[in-house]
Amino acid sequence: MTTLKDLSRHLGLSVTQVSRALNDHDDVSRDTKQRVREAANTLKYQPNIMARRLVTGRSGIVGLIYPGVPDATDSLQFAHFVRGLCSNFTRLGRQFMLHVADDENAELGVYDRLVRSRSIDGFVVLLPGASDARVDFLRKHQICFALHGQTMDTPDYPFYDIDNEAVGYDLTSHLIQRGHQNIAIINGQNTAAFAQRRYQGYARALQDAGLPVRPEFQVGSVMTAEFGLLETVRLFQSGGPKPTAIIAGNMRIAKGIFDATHALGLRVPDDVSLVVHDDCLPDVARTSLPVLLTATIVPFYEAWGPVAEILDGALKGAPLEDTQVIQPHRFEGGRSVRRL
Amino acid sequence: MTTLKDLSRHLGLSVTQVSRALNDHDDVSRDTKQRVREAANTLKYQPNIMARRLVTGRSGIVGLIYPGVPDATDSLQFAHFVRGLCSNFTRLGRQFMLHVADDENAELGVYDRLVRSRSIDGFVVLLPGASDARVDFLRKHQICFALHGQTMDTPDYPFYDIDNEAVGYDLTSHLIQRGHQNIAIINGQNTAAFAQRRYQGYARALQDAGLPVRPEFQVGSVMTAEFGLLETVRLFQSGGPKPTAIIAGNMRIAKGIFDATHALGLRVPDDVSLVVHDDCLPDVARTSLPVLLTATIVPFYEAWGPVAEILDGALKGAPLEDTQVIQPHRFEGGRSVRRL
DNA sequence: GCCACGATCCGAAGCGTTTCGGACGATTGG
DNA sequence: CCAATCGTCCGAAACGCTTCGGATCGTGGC
Repeated sequence: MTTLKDLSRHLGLSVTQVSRALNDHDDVSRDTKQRVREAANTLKYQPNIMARRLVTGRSGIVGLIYPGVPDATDSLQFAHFVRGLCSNFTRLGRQFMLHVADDENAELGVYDRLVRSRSIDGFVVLLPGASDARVDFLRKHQICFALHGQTMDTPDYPFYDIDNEAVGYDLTSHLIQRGHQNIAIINGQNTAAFAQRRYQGYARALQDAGLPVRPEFQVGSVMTAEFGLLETVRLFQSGGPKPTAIIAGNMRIAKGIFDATHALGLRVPDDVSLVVHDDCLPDVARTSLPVLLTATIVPFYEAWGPVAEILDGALKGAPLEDTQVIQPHRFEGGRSVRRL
Repeated sequence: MTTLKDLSRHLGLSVTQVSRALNDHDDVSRDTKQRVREAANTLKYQPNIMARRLVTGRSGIVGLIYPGVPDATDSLQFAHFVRGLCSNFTRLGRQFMLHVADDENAELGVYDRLVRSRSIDGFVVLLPGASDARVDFLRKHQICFALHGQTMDTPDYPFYDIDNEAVGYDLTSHLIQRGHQNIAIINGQNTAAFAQRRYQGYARALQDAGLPVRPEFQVGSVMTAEFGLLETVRLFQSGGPKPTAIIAGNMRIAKGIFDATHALGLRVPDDVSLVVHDDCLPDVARTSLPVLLTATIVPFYEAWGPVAEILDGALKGAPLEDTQVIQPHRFEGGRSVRRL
């Protein structure tokens, strides 16, 4: 357990200079820095993080609060982002701490406790709603945070997101260009901001083409195969006009839609066209379906590196515009759209 | 941000007494303690954990290092124990920090890094091998830890475990009492201590009954339905004697065995008896199989509370015997064993 | 020769807590 | 009445780091 004092004695320097040398301040000569670094190596000096934290007032820890119990549906994603954030923050020299709220109602209470005990410097916030109580809370308390996604208002905070409006627009106009007019979209739940943005893009594409926007074609659903199946059946069994094409919010929903069309005696793409936004989730690959789906693609698992870097940057005082990142998506044609 | 000094000024006491009062030392009078506590409440005093950590030399953080990437097979369990440990340690006033090693080889390196930066007071170690490098490392560096399970040598460390030897013995002798002599056991991998202990119990039961212990009936396997199925087929297709009963290491293996017997045209229990040790994993419930299996039962998910308490106790200096807990198992008869 | 200036260094204070050693007065036992 | 004991209390040091303000010295311009 060598300390700065040990180092300073060993080098014949003051504690001040040793500290400044190790932290690369600019009023230390080049070769003293060198000497200090070497001595630190040979004496195996490790800074006492507790002391540093006391004096700087920051814990060096960033956190994420997971609302509720991860169940079978999302445990794989849970494992993925926990792992992703953990290793990326470690790479950046920070510690990542996961907290679990017993249920969604307790979530804000956990934020409050952690903020008050000032044991966490900044938060990663997942899956923001259109307006989000957690964002409001953190903003009010002036705590640094990085959003994976955006709320619906103009974001004045660091975030990492994809252009969900464009995703909705691209998929919809791809179908319109191939003659489709009755296009349904089965998406995430309406409270989620990402789903609302996709609806906006979907609606704008229809309006740009002079087509009507039918509310009964906008379905908000839990993003599982089960619900995708259920909603598709409902879509085709209702009395109203039938869609000739469906946009799926992710591959799980797409699989449900696919199974439903099968059960209804419909074929993709002959009877109904199907496009999807593919997050590249590990449980349902796009190649696992018998028909290759036309899709917009952004791998979900690639988000954690950028998210960690954004929060790290924000904590280091980077200007806002450097901490607001929109990841462009890829468009990939498949064999799942029929030209009408 | 009220500090001890603020409190002491406000109360006309010394900082020392205020500190001792809040920490419930015994040389503070009853009513000063009361007064201090009230003042702390009204002034919303929150101790600065960084300062406390600096002076005590402990971080208040306990950790767990997960080896490698949780995949589809174990992500649900991963989510469960992360959640379980997290909320239980929070309940005990500690912070729980998960770390992920990139692969199994990197695991010890992560321990080394965390121990050297002394950012973690104690560890939870899962799934110990018969002899375990992590245990050796932590012992050598005098770091506190709690094992979920035991190594094969006499444990001189805190642990929480079930009596795996007795589990193996009970299941085996139950079958022997019903006339079975050719009993196979499909268990976890041989390197794991729990699997070795179950084999020991299995062998002891056979020896007590004067029956031979056949090595070809002891199968170490990955604990999934796929491998359970595979190993069962192998067991029955080999030239040697066929078992009349099988012991499954957990419900996933049991399901695999069940499916395999089905495929081989065998029925449970008419053609082959089947017993299981049931961890009550959420993905395969014992009630989900068409035949209710005779089983020893210990819910896995109930472990995290005791594990957290044991590590907490050990860190507080509890005597060793109070931190070594063996959870008894339940035995429950089903309809899966035929009397020969 | 003097002053300003940049480069390099240092002492000391401070972060907020715990704890060691001792102080003070009241009570008790002989 | 003195000493020992007990119940309360306090001052000061310590934990290891960062940082503020100032010191020192050599250099160059005037």
